[in-house]
Amino acid sequence: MTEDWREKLRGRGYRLTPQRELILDAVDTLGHATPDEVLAEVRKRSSALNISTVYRTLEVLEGLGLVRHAHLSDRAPTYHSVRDHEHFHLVCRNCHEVVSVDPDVLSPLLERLRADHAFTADVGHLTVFGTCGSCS
Amino acid sequence: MTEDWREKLRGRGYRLTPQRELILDAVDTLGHATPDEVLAEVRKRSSALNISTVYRTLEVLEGLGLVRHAHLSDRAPTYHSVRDHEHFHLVCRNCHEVVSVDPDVLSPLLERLRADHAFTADVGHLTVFGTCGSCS
DNA sequence: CTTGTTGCAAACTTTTTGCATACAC
DNA sequence: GTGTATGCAAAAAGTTTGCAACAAG
Repeated sequence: MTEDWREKLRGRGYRLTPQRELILDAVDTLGHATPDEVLAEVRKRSSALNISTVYRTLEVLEGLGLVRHAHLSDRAPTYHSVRDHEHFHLVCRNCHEVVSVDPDVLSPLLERLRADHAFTADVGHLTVFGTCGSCS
Repeated sequence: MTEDWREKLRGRGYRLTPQRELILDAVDTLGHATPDEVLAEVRKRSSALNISTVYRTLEVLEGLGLVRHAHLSDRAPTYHSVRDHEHFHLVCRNCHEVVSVDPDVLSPLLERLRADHAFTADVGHLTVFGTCGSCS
């Protein structure tokens, strides 16, 4: 999917700008990042990019399915690339460690939610807060 | 546990103020409410209460285990009373319906997280986003 | 050339903080 | 009386918006 994003953008009438490429690369590089962190990462190399462009671009990229966001703290949303295979997150309340977990373990839950509540869960957005081994 | 909160506050050296009582009542009444909504609810009856007191009080009450919060939107946190038996939430991305679900369905997941990742999940804080039956 | 995109600055929303006053104990 | 809690106003943090200038197609 390396060049896939170009087609996705063009395909929906979006333009292919350097800013969009830089932001997508930054999200890839960082793994999990808030809009602020994305801005900082991009500015390490290329200087000119505005925070409002970061917000607008992340929104577009998420609409195209190129990035996703989850809430890994009580505060800012964090974006991650979709090149990482789909996963959800465990976050330790104490040490703030973040662990990415394979969605397989969710299958039984997802099926019950579908059966009992006709509800289709969005796995990629899921974050489970709690306490990790070393902190308990 | 009707009068329990008085003891919990006093027991830890906190003072028992009318504001704290009003806020706790409002959370009980509202079910799920953002700090803003708590303020509005309290002001329906008693006029004088400041938003910063709401924030500070909810923090204290959560520390005492008298209320809990979860994130039911990408924005504000919502607080709920712990008199409701423990539950987690399903939130529909489309119609924003909120469903409270019994934690039993989570047992298989919780055990796997404990076994595989030594992680103890905080059920009360959990929110699962997705699409409800009528919206899919 | 046309229209989507960006940068900039300002507005907004939500939450936090400092400090003087008020009140629970 | 003593020290915590509150109100107020200002600051901080995060996000959105309007608009003129710019640049991708």
